[in-house]
Amino acid sequence: MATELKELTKRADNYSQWYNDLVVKADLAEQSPVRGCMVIKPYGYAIWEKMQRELDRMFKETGVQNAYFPLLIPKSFLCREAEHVEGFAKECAVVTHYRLKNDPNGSGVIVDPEARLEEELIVRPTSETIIWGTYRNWIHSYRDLPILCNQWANVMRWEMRTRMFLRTSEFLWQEGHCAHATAEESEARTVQMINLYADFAEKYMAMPVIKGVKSANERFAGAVNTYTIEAMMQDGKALQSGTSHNLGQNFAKAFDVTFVNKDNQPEYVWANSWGVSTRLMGALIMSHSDDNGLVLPPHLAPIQVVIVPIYKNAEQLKQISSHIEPIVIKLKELGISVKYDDADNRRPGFKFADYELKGVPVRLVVGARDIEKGTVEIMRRDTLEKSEAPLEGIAGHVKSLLEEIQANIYQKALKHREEMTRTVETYDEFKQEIEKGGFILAHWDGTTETELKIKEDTKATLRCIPLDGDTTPGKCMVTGRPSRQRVIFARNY
RNA sequence: CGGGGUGUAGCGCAGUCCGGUUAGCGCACCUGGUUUGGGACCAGGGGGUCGAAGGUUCGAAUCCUUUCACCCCGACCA
Repeated sequence: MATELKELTKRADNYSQWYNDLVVKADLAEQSPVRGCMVIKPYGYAIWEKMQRELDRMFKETGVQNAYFPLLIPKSFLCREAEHVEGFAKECAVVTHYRLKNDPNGSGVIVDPEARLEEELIVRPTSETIIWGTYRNWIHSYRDLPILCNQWANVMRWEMRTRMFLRTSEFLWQEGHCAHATAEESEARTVQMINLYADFAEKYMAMPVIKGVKSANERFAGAVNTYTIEAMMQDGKALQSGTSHNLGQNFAKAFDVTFVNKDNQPEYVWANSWGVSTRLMGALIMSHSDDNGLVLPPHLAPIQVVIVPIYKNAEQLKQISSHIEPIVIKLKELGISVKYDDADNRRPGFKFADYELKGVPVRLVVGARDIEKGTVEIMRRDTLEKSEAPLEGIAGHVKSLLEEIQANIYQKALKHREEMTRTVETYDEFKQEIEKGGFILAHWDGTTETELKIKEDTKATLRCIPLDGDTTPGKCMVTGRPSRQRVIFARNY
């Protein structure tokens, strides 16, 4: 299958074809019969679960609690915030009826026209509206604040074109929704969460990201400010990987959520929301994979170490297993997830290729000749390098190797991003450079008009105004008007 | 919704232009044996309303009409 994959890479006239094949071949997901939806298979879901676990822990460390709000939102709720509904109206699935009946004309079942809902229900594209409709009842005094809620849920956005993990009609995500007594506190939480996402991306996904602010044009519908983390994929395209929105008092006003402050004055509540989705899976796949398949960062790999025995008969297997079992125990004691694959319905060569395709970071191979020498063959997925190590103390060696791999793939991705990031001065230069892919740092006059012109001319979008970027002012590459700092443009997913 | 393409076994495809034995190949699957340090080999076996409907014909996967589905490139978007 590895060779198949290589051929596909060469043959594929685009990266997305290669990506799709990889998702299927690595057993992560497959397309469902329903347009634009996806079945996440056990191996893919195991990776998502690891992401969930770590994110959930990180959220809770900041005082966030989990809750759950309904899937269906009354249409009137969605329409309360004008910009918000405008942003999502075009891609909503709508529930109009609550019953089916047998077709009087014969075969099959039809929607019962008698069973029309008085008010249509929207399958949530995001939950701000239903949550703020609920918070209204929860909040009366400054003593009720802050509310720091997160929910793990599915949402639905009826997208025109879909791609597994990157953009599906239904996707899994977490959405945090906080209510605060002051603008400052809400802004601080908004920034805190984008920093948390960046930490997660870098420490767990081994994916370097750029933190920044979205332009007015790219902002979340209904937000006063949107923070983003932007990652670069191996083909040089940008992927928005997480967002944190400062919603100001927009939703509080739309849903009439007020509290009495310490001065006994009524005041609208300050809000923010933040989320990451299964899109992170797509980001993970596209950040590190190679022609042999997935490359998973050890911190998220469901199987961190696989051990493959090589034997000629049952007796030999038994002998090898007796050497391997203590290693398995030691690895587990060190908190390493290990799979000892002694299945005899697959030959070793098949197992090697298969675990590479699935991105397992470290492979140990033990055969009769290793037992004799007291060694083990050790292969690291990121570089595909093989070496021999003494059986004695192998667990400790593996533990440090996992950390080394984690650091190495991060560095590799960072190096790639840096090589693919250029600075330009003129619009002509920009048009040339954008064709080569990657991030382009350029001056921009801050207007939506200019931003849209650039998109029209080059298909590049303004990814973000970087938070940690160079803040030297300059002149807009298009209009020559003053620019406060360089911003990042790229083609994106 | 525009432009292009594809529907034939679980998957990937050939056959369609130019109608003609029982629709074929690779992978996968099943049985038996030999194998096992990089995706094993040999032998045997099972599996198809050729996307759907209608038409032309002695005869249709192949020609005609209609229709449906999916994929890719745009517009939209996390």
